[in-house]
Amino acid sequence: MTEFSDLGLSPATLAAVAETGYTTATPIQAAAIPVALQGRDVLGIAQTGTGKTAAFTLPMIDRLAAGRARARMPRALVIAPTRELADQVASSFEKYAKGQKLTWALLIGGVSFSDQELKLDRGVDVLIATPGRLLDHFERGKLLLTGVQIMVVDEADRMLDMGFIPDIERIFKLTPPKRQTLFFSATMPPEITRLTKQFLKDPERIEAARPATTAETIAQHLARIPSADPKAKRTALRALIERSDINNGIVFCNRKSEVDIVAKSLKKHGLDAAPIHGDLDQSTRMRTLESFRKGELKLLVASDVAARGLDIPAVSHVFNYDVPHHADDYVHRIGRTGRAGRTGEAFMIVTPADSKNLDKVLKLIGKTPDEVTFDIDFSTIKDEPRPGRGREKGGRGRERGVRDRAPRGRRPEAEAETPVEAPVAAEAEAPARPRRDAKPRERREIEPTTRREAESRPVQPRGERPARADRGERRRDRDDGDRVVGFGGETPAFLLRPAITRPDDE
DNA sequence: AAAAAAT
Repeated sequence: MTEFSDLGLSPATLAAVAETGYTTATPIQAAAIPVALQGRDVLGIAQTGTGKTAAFTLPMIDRLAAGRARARMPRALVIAPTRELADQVASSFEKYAKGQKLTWALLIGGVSFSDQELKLDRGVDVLIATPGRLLDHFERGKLLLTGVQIMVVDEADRMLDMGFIPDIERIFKLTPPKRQTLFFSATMPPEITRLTKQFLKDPERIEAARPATTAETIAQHLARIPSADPKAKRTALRALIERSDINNGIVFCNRKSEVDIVAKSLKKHGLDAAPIHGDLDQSTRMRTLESFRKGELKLLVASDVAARGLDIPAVSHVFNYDVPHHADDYVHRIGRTGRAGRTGEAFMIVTPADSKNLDKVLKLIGKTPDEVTFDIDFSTIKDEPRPGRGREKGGRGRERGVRDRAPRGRRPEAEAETPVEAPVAAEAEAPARPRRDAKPRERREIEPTTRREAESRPVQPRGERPARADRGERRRDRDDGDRVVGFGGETPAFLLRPAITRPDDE
């Protein structure tokens, strides 16, 4: 057992660690922290739940303690694949850098640029970002990465899954080669190995044992039902939930639309559930996650946005409403429970249509989970075909609020036909679709003009100009002068601020 | 097949 105090961390950082109540370092922390403190590169092969966030946050804080940030030139950069993960790293940083003079900014999509820009202008020591928004800021000239001394890549294999590798390569190339790199991945597929060979210098390879294998701490169950009908599945899900002694649980669905429908259905049946997936706006995602973490929300209905990496302590149950498309996802999903030595239960609803994917899961986990039996006659449960389809053609006036079909009494639990699905679909679509009476032409003019303005400023290092900047250059031929169009006389301050002079221009 | 991430 290694104590944090044995790792060479500064007294200030140790004090912050002590305040969180931790005294013993996890194996990856014990191995990585001394190496990272020396300034060496680290290749950490570790899953979530092994304590890897602190393994890179703590030494980073100590190494940055001497020195100050300059405007738009961060000294350290952490890249994470999802917004939630980035946010999690930020809270960890906030916790451990407490009382020290380090500043940080979270650069993720889905939230306004202005706060982020303000922080960048003032100068931050550490940037914690998702790749897209980071590069967006860079292209807008709000950011120079030439001062980066430490770069952290978290969950690299997931970035690969999400198609971020070109972005990561580009970010690597924007930072100085003499930087320190801390690179983490749960697995090492060839693409990732190539990346580490290209961008890490003589890294110390640290492999953390997989957190207790699924078999040991998670009781796995299969709930086979004879029908793939959504309504039958929802009924089965409720039965599983109701028979379990749940502290808190996550319900995983394969589709975002299904997440909405299932969450709505559970709520309708009096269960404390809320949806989370990538189509929900960022503040909702964060709020939902926060209340789930605090224990205020009992059931989180989620897409695979929540399958990996999210640090949600002590989830007692995981329900797979769908068999995941990839067997790997199953392992990640149920890994949300049974963490840190606690026991957990995982259930998966399986229909005849899932046999192929189920086989892959069973093969991967190498064991046969217990089978759950139901006291339900599924043959009587069937979703009515979506009402409204045929009617809409006829008259447009009756689609909302008018139900021309009486509820049928024959079913014990009236899971109404329309209310569950139709309103959900309507809500989900509404914000995304521009209103018919809006003026799309005007909107189109505003965007490219401001962008062009931002992009045409001489801030991009040569040779690293992105495809979009190329477009910007071409448009510049048409010369709009310096006029900024689309803000009605008011030009936002950030567009008028002087461009950054690069060090090699001086 | 689906989800995630920049707008």
